[in-house]
Amino acid sequence: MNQSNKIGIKKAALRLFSEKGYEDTSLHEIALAVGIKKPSIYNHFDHKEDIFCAVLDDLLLSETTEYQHLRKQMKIDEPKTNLRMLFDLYCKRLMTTEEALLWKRVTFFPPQQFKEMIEEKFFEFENVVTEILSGIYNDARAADILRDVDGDEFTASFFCLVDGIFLEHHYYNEQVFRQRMDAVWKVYNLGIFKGEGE
Amino acid sequence: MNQSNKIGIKKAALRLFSEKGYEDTSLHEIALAVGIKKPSIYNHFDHKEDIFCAVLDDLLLSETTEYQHLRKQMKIDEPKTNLRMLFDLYCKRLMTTEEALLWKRVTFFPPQQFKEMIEEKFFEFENVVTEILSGIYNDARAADILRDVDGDEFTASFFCLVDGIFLEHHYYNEQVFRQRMDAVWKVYNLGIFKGEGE
DNA sequence: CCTACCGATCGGTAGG
DNA sequence: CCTACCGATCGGTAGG
Repeated sequence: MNQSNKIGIKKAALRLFSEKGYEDTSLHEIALAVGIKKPSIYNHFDHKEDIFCAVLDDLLLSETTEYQHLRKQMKIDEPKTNLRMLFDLYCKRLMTTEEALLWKRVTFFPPQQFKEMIEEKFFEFENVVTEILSGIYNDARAADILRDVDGDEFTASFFCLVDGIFLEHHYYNEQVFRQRMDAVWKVYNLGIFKGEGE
Repeated sequence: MNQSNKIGIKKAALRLFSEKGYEDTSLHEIALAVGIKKPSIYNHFDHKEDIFCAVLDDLLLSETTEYQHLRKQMKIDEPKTNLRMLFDLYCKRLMTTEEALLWKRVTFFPPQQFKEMIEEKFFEFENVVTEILSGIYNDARAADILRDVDGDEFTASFFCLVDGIFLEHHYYNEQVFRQRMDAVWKVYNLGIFKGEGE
């Protein structure tokens, strides 16, 4: 019973689940990636489903930790900068981590047996980001730099922005994607914040 | 060789592929839904893959037809109304058609063997909508109702808007979704169009 | 940790 | 359009 193999199984499963989905990933493939035989997986997990749950638990912990860490770096008198930092962190993780890919896959098209569990985790994670956004909104409101937009509209439009960005990241090469990111961020800013002379 | 069964197979496949995905739908299930036995499917299609291609061809044809039809209803002197009509058509189809659900699924997580084909269709469909958007942009520019936003930024931000909406339609119930839709549309409008006094 | 194996299900075929 | 069947692969088990 080698604990490093247990970690290896989770690591391989994270990659394969994110690339191909849960149903389309076989235990044989996972075992192959780890360098063991399929039945040896059962030394560490009782069912394929248990691997999925373990991977998702790890994922949610690392994501929330990351965003909580960002929160501590924020300065109360710079809401515009804070919002951009949140946007950048989201985009960066989107483009570089397997975790973000798996997260979007399973929140979007959950394997049937995990639907409820995933939904719970989704709202848990959304609450973490929503709280950060609320803080930024209050700071921006106090500084009187916002247009006529309430807190819910502020939050909803941010989520829609990053959700749209996420989807588009699948389709365009990095150059086109960055152009899109800049264009979209510009319009979002024009919509949220007052202009110079206003 | 009953042609109505061929249509029935495509109809059942559209529903099942959209609900469960391509890999997770068996030919047995499709046959069951049509009321025939699995091998009889092979009277109409040589492979499971051919059913998928036929369903996707039908889908793209009906989508582009729908948007071309909208285009003809637009009035050159009402760019704001036209943009809203485009947004509404998009949202309506998203919430009511199996086609939109399947489209969402396969553009987001294409079955590996169809990846290229789906990408081609994605850009084909995007071009149809981009042309409509360009027309609206030119009309709005001529009417001098736009902020400092160029054609590419106008197009990119609209796509990001509907892509975000597209994704969020999955997470929320209809009531929350409609609230989000309104909030997001409001911020987008504030970003794109000049305010009253400007 | 392995080899050898299980029943169930998959896409697809033979033959009528 | 059907019944009967194919080899391959799935998640999982027995036994060492």
